[in-house]
Amino acid sequence: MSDFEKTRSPGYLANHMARLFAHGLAERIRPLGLAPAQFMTLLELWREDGITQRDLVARLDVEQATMANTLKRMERDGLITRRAHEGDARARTIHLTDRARDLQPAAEEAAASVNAQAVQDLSEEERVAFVAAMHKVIAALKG
Amino acid sequence: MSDFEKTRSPGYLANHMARLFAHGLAERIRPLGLAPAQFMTLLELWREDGITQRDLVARLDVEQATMANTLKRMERDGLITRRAHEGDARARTIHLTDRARDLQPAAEEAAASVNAQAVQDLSEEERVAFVAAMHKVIAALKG
DNA sequence: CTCCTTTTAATAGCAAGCTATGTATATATG
DNA sequence: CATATATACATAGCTTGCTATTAAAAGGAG
Repeated sequence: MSDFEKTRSPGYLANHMARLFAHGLAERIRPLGLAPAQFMTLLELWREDGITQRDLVARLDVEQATMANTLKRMERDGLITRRAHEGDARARTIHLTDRARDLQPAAEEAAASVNAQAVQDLSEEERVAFVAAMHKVIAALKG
Repeated sequence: MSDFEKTRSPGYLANHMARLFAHGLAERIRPLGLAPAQFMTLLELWREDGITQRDLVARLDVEQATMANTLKRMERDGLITRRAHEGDARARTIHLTDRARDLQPAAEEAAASVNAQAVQDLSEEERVAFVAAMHKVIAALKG
């Protein structure tokens, strides 16, 4: 009938691939008590502690409501604490707990291992081109 | 501290890219009364009507529980009906409604337009390599 | 034929994404 | 200053994904 073929559709493949990445990561960081969105958020907090929800929303490109819920779960799970922001009573600064700080090496190693498995059958050039293509696609979809 | 950089992580980029694809598709098919997972399911049913939930699970590589819930919403929304399977009292066959059949051209056009926007800054070779790389990554992550 | 295992589907409960809305504080403007 | 707009965050409600569990039917081994 139509020639729309899911195995040739970048959007379909992107969805499928992202689900497999998420599954692989979830499996490896579950023993650490982490979930994928929490890990993604920790990546930013390991880089800079004491930032606000607004900062995280900007850096991770998710909706504010999504980040609010992720932070609530992270607070519940003892990964972050929040303090009043000096100079802006609306905002709160977000701070890593010792537990969250300690998880960094193991969590990053887990993520690196999923990435390694994912690109294991790509040559170095293919891998570089693949990452560059994803950047271009992300930019095009944001525009 | 660490050299884990999200903009170089295939997994991070895959997640970000998939969210942007889903957003673009959702925006375009919302006027049709469709959501992305429903569209993905319709792609298979437009190809072959009267299959079972089990068939859809195998073809779309989602968990059975995920498909069960998607089908429940599609039934609620008047996109499918279900009938007793002849010869297997556990299964039910899934059938498109007229409304779902009528949506095919517009929905596929919407998906094609998201794909076109996504790859607009890739050359033809880059586009082919990108799709091939996603297939390889999917295979590697499934293995 | 009976019992055990496998298969098909439904349901519960959670994470993570979204839109839409509300609330409180900051800031800008008349 | 007063009021209007903008910003920071929370909450409600939805979809889509997952795991784990259950129920019912089918199929296979004795």
